[in-house]
Amino acid sequence: MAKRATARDVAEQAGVSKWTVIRAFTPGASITEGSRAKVMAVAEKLNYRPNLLARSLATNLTHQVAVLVDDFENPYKLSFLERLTLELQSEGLVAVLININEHFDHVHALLNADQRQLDAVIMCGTAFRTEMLQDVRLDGAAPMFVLARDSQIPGVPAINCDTTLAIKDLCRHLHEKGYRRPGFMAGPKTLSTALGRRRAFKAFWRAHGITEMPELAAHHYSAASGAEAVRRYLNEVSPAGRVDVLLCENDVLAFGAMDVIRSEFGLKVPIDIAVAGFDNTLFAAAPAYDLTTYEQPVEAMVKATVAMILGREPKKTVTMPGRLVVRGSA
Amino acid sequence: MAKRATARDVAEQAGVSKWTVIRAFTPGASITEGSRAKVMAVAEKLNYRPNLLARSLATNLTHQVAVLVDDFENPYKLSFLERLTLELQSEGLVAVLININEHFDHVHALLNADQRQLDAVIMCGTAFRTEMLQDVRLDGAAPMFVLARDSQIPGVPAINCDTTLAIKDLCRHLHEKGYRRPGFMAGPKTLSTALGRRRAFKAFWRAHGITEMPELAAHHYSAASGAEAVRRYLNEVSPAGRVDVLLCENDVLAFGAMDVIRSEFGLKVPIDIAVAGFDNTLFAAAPAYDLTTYEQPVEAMVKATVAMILGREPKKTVTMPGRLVVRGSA
DNA sequence: AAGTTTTTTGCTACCGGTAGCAAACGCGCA
DNA sequence: TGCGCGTTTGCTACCGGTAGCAAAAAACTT
Repeated sequence: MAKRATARDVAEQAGVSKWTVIRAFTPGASITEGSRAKVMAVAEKLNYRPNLLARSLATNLTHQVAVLVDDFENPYKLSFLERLTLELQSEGLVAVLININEHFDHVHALLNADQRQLDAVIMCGTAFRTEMLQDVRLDGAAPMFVLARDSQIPGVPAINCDTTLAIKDLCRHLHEKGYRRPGFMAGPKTLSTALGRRRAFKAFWRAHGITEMPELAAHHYSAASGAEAVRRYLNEVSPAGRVDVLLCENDVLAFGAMDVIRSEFGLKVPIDIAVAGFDNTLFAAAPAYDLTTYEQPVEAMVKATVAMILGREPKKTVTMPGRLVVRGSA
Repeated sequence: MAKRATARDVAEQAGVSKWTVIRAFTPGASITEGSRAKVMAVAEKLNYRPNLLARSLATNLTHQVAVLVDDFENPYKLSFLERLTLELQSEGLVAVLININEHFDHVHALLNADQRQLDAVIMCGTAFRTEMLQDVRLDGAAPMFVLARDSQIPGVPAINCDTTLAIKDLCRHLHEKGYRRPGFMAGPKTLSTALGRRRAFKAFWRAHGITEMPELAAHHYSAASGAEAVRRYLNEVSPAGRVDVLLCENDVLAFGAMDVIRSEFGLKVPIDIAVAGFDNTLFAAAPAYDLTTYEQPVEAMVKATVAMILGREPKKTVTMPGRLVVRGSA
């Protein structure tokens, strides 16, 4: 197997200097049609393509972006990844997917991205402790972005769905439908997004004269945890005293909740307990769940993030409205 | 913001040559404890970390692997991505996620991976035409691997679940349960995996004296397509003549099928029609579907792929057995 | 035809490492 | 004290491009 051709190889065969070869491949470079054609012919013959690694070293631009993900249980992540890769690729960038887990934490990932000279780091809904990231010393490192989650870190913009508006829309719908005993199922408490959604929820109902709002706590963002939280709740509370609608912090929790409500307690959704979620996962539309939920503006969020990476937009935290999706579950 | 420190900066401050600095960071290099400590102290102070880009250029090794994905509708992909990134990262490699779509095809991706000098390319269940890839001239390019799909391309190993065995296991279970009027729902015909599963299915039932096997065709691997295929079928066939069990080529099709069977035709699963899938997606376990399915040995497949990439195992096509997952739907 | 301007081409230096050879060093031993 | 030997250090050359200046060539003036 022949070694790949370099600009020098092409130059020798074409009888020009390697810089002329480079120019033939540089759009807008100063070169005559004749030279360019001559170079291109040889390049074609030798199957030459510029080495992007060498270019990156010289220009300090890799056109690679780290995308950190820590939760592969939520199918919703897949749509984020799809749109994100699509958008990045359409701009000539490429996503380096980094799995954040107990063996490979954010600091690890950040150092790695730094050593690989990636152009930017997108934390795609990952759970991190602010202090942890503030301590990492990264001189001249890639700009960071927090996608689909709040950021308290100075200088690190967050690109988000407007949680307050979203929860208000959801709750208004539930209120109009006549529900008056709302419950909230929260995921792990540590996460800032969680707190935001919870706060907005409480604020809405309190403003409507309702003060009692049971809160169910799920330990992870998984259907199993959602199921467990509801199971615990329904076993503790008498049928008369239980909530008439349960707003879950995301669809996955809602799916777990519905499963238990229906198959373990024989209750009907939405008649006995209505359920709403957040994210509009693929499965939310399936008749088996038919979940009322809220859709984040994934495309707009992704576009905004990439625009900031490319420097087309100033780097700053933005929130944007999503869309209430009313279905049968509430 | 200060520019990042290089080996030369450290060398100057430590009063040694840059090669000594490099050696301090090279495990097993010949260097005295004294020099190493001196270098490390300065490196720590300047926050120096070796530039992997420069290293890659010199060593011809990027420790980056392209992962091509073309179907973001199947939550199953997410588990593949999770395990794959996990395994790659544990070996010091990193995944470059490439979204294959109508604007960015396999050839595009391959050329891109080549120019970026990636160490390997994994086609993760992507649909490609063999001729298309054979024509790409890539001298000295990264080795390719086909994961979770067949490969007809010479020199390109496929790492697969043993389809024949899998379908046989599934069908044997269905046969033992007493089903005798089996139907098969296939995805897009062009894909080789599809053909394999279908062939195995037909072979099994024919061997058991059954020759009539309705085949429902879904145009995409999506719940909507599965739903549509079943809808068409049930509208055409009289209740007496319809299948008693439907084996779907994957879980997502099965979900769509179950949705229609239950909510549009008011039939019961598995009493009126049993349904089985393939993949054991997260949602297959949910009570709402409770789908009998077959689980591919994702971890083993991923490990085998990475082992080949690292050269620990010879590059060759392998198939490995998965696991029948019996649930309520069949 | 010579002078001037503009375009094209070639060049040096550099990006930040690696490979492998040669010189310098340290150490034991005669 | 000098020799031999292994270890440590420094060096040149290189990976394959980019940046920007200087020389050469082409085009335009007058």
